[in-house]
Amino acid sequence: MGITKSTQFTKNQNRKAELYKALGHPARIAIIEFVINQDSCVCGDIVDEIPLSQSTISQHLKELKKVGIIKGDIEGVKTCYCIDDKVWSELDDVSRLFMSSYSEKDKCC
Amino acid sequence: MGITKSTQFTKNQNRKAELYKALGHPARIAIIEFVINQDSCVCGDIVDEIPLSQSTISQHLKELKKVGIIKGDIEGVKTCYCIDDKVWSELDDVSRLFMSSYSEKDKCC
DNA sequence: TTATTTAATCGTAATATTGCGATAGAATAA
DNA sequence: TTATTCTATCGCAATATTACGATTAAATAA
Repeated sequence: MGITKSTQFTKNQNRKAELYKALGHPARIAIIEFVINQDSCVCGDIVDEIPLSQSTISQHLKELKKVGIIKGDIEGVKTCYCIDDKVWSELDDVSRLFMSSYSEKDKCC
Repeated sequence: MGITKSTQFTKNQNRKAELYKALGHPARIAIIEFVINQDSCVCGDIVDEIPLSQSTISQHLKELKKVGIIKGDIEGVKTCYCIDDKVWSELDDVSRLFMSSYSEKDKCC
């Protein structure tokens, strides 16, 4: 198959998985780290930084944009990508909640 | 292709992506939530809870075990799955660090 | 012993992902 | 205008993922 049975799960579970899935590739982690650490967030600079082809990076950017983690700003011929505050904050909330839902004393085996 | 060029990225980036990728499926989120919220963590109970076949769930458990998030304890004919404290704590650290590496004032566009 | 229960694994099919080169389109420069 | 620059998208190939039924293997029960 290769198709995920999303209908079987809650909205919350699906969204959580979707966000984490977007982070589930080293190139996308590298892109996010670069965008955060640089003043520049121009697409071309990302392409120079990350050892993958321009088309591949464009695709990864698209995926990150799809879940909302980054947003693209067309500035003339260039596109500037940056973190979307709202979704980054959502991701922070989701992660904190998820991580804190377990504590070592819950251990059952 | 479909193959990830891991060699191009840092150990840290690859590990981060690997952990998030494991969380990037609603069934695996549901499994983790179930294991955390129930006293029971027996495989059969997970199969009863989650609307996917036994073999599919077994595969998801295998993936979670691969990155270390859960560990399985064979108890006679049953297997008890639970969170691996060390990896859960790693995930917590990784997430906190990653999330806090960006703050709204970094915005460049 | 033989049956049953439990969970892992195998085999298979369908779909998704990753990656690249080529191309297209839009904005700017010459 | 024409050329150039920049990025998105298309088309393709290779690999990965998801899902299921069937089977296997191991432990326990009858």
